[in-house]
Amino acid sequence: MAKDTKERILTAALEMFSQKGYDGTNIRELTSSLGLVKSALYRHFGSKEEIWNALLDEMIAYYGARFGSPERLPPVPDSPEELVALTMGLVDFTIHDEKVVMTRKLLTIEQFRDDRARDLATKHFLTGLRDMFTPLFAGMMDKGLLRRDDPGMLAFAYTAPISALIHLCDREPEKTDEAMAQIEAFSHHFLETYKA
Amino acid sequence: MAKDTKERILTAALEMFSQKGYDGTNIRELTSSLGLVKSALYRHFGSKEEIWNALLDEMIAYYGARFGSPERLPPVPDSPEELVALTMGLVDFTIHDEKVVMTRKLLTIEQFRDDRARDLATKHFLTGLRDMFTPLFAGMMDKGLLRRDDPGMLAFAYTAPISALIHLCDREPEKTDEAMAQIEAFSHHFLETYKA
DNA sequence: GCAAAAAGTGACCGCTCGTTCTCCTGTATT
DNA sequence: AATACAGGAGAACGAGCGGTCACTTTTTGC
Repeated sequence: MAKDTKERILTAALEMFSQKGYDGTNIRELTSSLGLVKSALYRHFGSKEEIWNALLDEMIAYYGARFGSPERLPPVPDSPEELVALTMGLVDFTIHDEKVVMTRKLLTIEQFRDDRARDLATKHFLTGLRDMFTPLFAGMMDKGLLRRDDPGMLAFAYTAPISALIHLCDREPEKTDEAMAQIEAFSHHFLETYKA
Repeated sequence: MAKDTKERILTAALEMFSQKGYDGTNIRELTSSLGLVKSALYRHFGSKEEIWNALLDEMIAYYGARFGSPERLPPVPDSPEELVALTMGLVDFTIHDEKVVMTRKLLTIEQFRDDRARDLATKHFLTGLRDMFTPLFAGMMDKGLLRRDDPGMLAFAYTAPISALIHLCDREPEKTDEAMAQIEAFSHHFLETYKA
């Protein structure tokens, strides 16, 4: 219960910041949730803001490693059903993975207070998914699974509504099942609309 | 400089809360921006939280008056161009009206801290626009301007991407022109896709 | 024109915040 | 066994917070 304290602090900070915001979180509560006394925290971080910055570093690095690199792209689906399955798998992960949910909530809450959070928020909420699906849709057009169209526009039209429903799940978790069903229905509708 | 102090406090509170969040706002700064001393505020509101609740009451009432009633619906367009024009008019208003922008930012920031903010956020960000465009699209289908389809699904597919770009403008105002152009392009693409 | 009520002032209170300081303890190194 | 050191404990700090109070000024109603 010593060496990994720094990481445990970051984990607890992500949880508290995402629930109460940076300003709403206090060091006493944060450390006592780890069975520590507040002064012990200052052996690992120089200040509250240093925790915030370390957390952002981690989130940026995690996002880059997981979604940033082109080689991490999923394979181009061979059928419409495969795209639906791929979508639902991604959505299921992103909605149920605690760390990802907390990251999204934190970015939502703090996007107007910190420039780096702002930039990462735009990636998470808008450009990230779009840039991921653009080459996918281009590939599906090449395979004759989708009608010829602007792949970037299609990716935007596809991912933005899904992203809106993911936000709904963050906001009202009790509607998760309903939202998942809506996403699946939307995915089918989209494919029906744009089929070759 | 006396009777309207209560309203001036609410206006200043909306501005500060939307920028720094509820926790990040302090009464001294809020009142001094109005040329008052903090104790004067307590003639009008019993506590900081009472300001917050009054603000939410106002936002809920404003939303209900402006978007909540069915008779406030815009007329069904007579042509695709008219829908684009209607959309761009709405977007232009919602992006440039200071009070609306601040309300949206505030709801974004505080949606996880307050249940009423959470509910209003869902209306602002998801269901409100969708419910507004559903009868519009149904009407356009009746007029033969759109192919027969599920109007609610179309409204969702239309408004969610637009909403995502409105959020982008809130987050990165310097991208407003770009976002407006994207919305217009998306609107045209949507109409081309779903034309009868 | 005057009394009463409303609005504004400035000093002050208790509390909590982030942070610091000194001391203690367990562990690893030589 | 002695030493060094990292990690934690606990008291204390100054500052800033939301909120109160007694008092003065302004506005209002008769």
